Formats: sequence, C-alpha cells, structure tokens
Amino acid sequence: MRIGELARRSGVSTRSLRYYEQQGLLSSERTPGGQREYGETARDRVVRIQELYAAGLCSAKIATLLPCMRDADGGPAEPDSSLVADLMVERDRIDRMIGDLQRSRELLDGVIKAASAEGAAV
Amino acid sequence: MRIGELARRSGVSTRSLRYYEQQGLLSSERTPGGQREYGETARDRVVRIQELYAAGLCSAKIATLLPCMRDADGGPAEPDSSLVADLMVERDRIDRMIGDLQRSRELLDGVIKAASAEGAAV
DNA sequence: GTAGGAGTTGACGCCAATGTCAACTTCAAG
DNA sequence: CTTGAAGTTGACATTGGCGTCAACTCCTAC
Repeated sequence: MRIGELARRSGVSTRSLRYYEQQGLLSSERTPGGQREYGETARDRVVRIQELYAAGLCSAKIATLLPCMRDADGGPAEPDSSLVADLMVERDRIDRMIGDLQRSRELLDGVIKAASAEGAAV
Repeated sequence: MRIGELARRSGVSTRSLRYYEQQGLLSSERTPGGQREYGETARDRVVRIQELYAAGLCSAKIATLLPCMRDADGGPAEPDSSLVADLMVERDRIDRMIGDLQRSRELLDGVIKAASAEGAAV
C-alpha cells in the first residue's frame, strides 16, 4: 500500500509517517517513480511506534528498541546490554507514569463524582 | 518558606514555580521586599500540579480544575457543568493513556526478559 | 495525452513547559 | 556596612513531534 492508505489505516498523518522513516523507525520500498510502498506489517509497526511515543520514549530510543522486538519482520535482534539497562530505567519511569496517571485519574474522578452528587442534591 | 526551599522540597525548579504562579496555578504572599513566601500547603499543591501536567492537562485546564479540588486551602468550589463534561473527556483520555502505557510496559518488559534469558542461555 | 488526485522533498512554524542569561534588588551573617 | 547567596522581572532559546505550504513529480482513469 502507499502512504495515504497506510495513514488512513493507522490513523497517523502522512507527515508523521515520513517523519518516522526519517528517524529510522519505519522503512519502505520505493516504486520506480520514487513513491513509498508499504507491506502489510507496516500498520502494526506504526501502532507500536505510536504506543512507544505515548510512553514518552524519544525517536532515538525507539529506533534502537524496535529491531529487538519480535514481529512479522523476522526474529528479534539481540539487544545491547547497555540498551537493556536503559530499557529497565524506562520501564521504571513508565511504572511511575502509570502511578501518576492513576492518581490524577482518581483526582478527576473525585471532582466529577462530587459534582454529580452535588448536582443531584441541589 | 521562600522559593528556593519550595523548589528543593518539591523537586521543581524555581523557574517552573514562577511559571505556575504566572499561569494562576500557585499563589504566594510577598515579603515587604517583594520576595515570594509560601505556606506549608504549597508543596502538596506543586506535587499535584506536576501530576496533572504528567496526565497531559495544560495549564489552563489545571487552573480551572484546581479550585474544585478539596485541599488544605479550604472547601472545593463547585465545578461548572461544562468543566465536568470536559473532565470526563480528560478522564477517558487518561484511561486510554494508561492502557497504552501498560502495553508499552509489557513490550519493554518482553525485550528485557528475552535479553536476560538469552544472556543466561549463552 | 491529459487532468487531477496522490506522492515527493524542503523549509518554516507552532506549542508549552522550562532552561538560561542579564541586570538588578533583597536578605542574612559577619 | 559589606558581601555573597538568593530572589526579582524580562527576554530569548530549546525541544520534538507534527501541521502546513510550496513547487514539483507520479500514477491512474478517461
């Protein structure tokens, strides 16, 4: 598929897809005319990239991480031990993020619930 | 306490504290000389602000939200119903964020575990 | 072949929280 | 008083993922 279809199917702008390629996160074949051509696995990869961005990883880290993950592209590469150490740091950071989010979530929920209770009472 | 101590105790830079004040998220008394003076509750508020930032809320939303939350400053204000609707949207977004984070967390964990298993095997 | 939608690269802009520097003032200790 | 750390305001810079525009090329249907 070409870039427009991938964008539609993954919910990511074409601008972002080109940016991902420039950052080495996503690869594509080219037609003789120079247009990008993607395989079926591209969509999954894009979704994965988005999730990792959402987890607060920057392009560079995602780029080193992606080849170590098992996907339809083939077996995973062996991660460098320094990368593993790095990933453990990231994992901890993500755990803290999840904790923070859950607290914020409860905070919001408290306000929402209080408001609806008050609305019902008054 | 003054700004430096609050910064140390909350783990937030003085720059950020002044920014929070400018955004209407944090208030302070002033000494005759014009220096900021914070009460004991300031630290909790700063932590809360940080959590809400981490949850992806922008300054403006935090500013409207904070007065609706119960804290040592006094009773909560009644939230506007449009704010409540807004907060429900945010809550859903946070729920999705948590889901994404958990997936990413598992992804990283998989790579880490695979690496340590391989390291142990080889 | 031709029209027009889709693709290409490159450049510039944005946002929003913070870092950072400058020039100046206040505060606390000796 | 004096001195130096800490505080003040204001302005500018940064970061990084992505929007957006421009100028040009490719692909497909007629």
